[in-house]
Amino acid sequence: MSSSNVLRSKPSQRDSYHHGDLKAALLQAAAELVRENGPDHLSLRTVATMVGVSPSAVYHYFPDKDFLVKELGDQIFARMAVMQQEALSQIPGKSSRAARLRFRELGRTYFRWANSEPNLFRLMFGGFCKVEKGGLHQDEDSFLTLTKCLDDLLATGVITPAMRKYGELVAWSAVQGASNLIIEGLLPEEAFEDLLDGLELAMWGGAK
Amino acid sequence: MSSSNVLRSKPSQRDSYHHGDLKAALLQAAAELVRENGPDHLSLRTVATMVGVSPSAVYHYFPDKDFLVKELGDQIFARMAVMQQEALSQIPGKSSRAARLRFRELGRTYFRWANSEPNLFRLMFGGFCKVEKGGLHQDEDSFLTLTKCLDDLLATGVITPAMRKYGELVAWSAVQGASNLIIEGLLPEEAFEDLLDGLELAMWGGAK
DNA sequence: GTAGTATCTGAATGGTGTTCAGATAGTATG
DNA sequence: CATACTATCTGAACACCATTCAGATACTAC
Repeated sequence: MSSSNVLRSKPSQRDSYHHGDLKAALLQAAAELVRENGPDHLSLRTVATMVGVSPSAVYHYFPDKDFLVKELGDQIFARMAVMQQEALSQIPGKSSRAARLRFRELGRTYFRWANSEPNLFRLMFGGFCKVEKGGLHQDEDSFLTLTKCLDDLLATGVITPAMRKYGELVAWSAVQGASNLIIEGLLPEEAFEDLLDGLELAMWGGAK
Repeated sequence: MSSSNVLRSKPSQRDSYHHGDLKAALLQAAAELVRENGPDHLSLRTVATMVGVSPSAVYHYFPDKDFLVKELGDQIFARMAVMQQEALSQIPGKSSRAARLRFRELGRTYFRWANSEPNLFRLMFGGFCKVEKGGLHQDEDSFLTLTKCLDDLLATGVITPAMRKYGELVAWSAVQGASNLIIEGLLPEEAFEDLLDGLELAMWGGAK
């Protein structure tokens, strides 16, 4: 088990005995560590050292390592949802063309996130942060952007009502699966644009 | 970090000093452990104890924990490929109906595996066993069954040549993504049949 | 300024991957 | 058969990990 020795030597000194906002600092350090080393290889001790605090201090804010990971997961999900909304707002307009562009950009943004931060993506979908109830995490936000996009595609006559019914499921699954397979090296990176081509072809007969 | 204490107490005695087939035994024990506790939480020491051997003995067969995990991953991929081929052979016939049934059963088999062995599925696609080259693992076997199935769908006129071009990509991605999202609790289990409905609707206009 | 409380420390426990010198047992050679 | 050789496995050690807990520290309210 090769320990990376990255970031291990940054015990950021703090001025006062009390940290101020230790919880947030711990989460940020943990995010950085996961980002670099992957969701496994996350070490509470290293996190504590990075923040400049003793390992025990962590337990004043999280009963457990799993709780820290869970909360970290929530933050990452939220960050991703923001990106999705930004991507959507970038392409205004009520035309069918605008709706189609939004759909594609939504998928692209999803993959761009996965591909640029594979370790964070693994944290989200690799069984590290358990989802409480049977539904949709608080990924509702991210899910809503897709729903809205599909509504537009239906309203502008791009997809049929029948297809609309399965829109979220098919699109989310395909984009999620392709992102997963690509970052794990089972599909080449270029495959994602092809996936989007294929998905659009399947859902409404292709480009236009 | 709650250690499960499952299987911890089975130091299977061996008769001779030499084990006989230690490597295979180690892999089998590791598979069992991953199956129960998840890919993280895999412990070489526990594996060694299960087999009835000292922790150091492992290093005579694997230079590293990661190598063990990698080899384990290969085995699991192979097991899955066998299931896929069995599922395909279960439904013979050259009709369009048979081809469509095969397609659906291929997806079902994929998901059934993921859902019945989520921890093994996580091992395969969670970044634990790094894939060497840029392509398709030795999942080629499993991939070939899909290719063959899509060829049949094209030959029997179920899908268009244009759609055929994206068949593997779209189908594999969608099934992989849905499986992933379901076992992580982001989608309900029932969603998978819906996904297949949606996928078929998208790819050739539905049940028919 | 004192009491009380939230925050953080230090040390200890038991588990982990990994290394390495040496013990053990099979195999080939005389 | 005895000896040398080699593959296989052990034991002890190291550094790191999560987690616990008694106690030290510093902020807050009275």
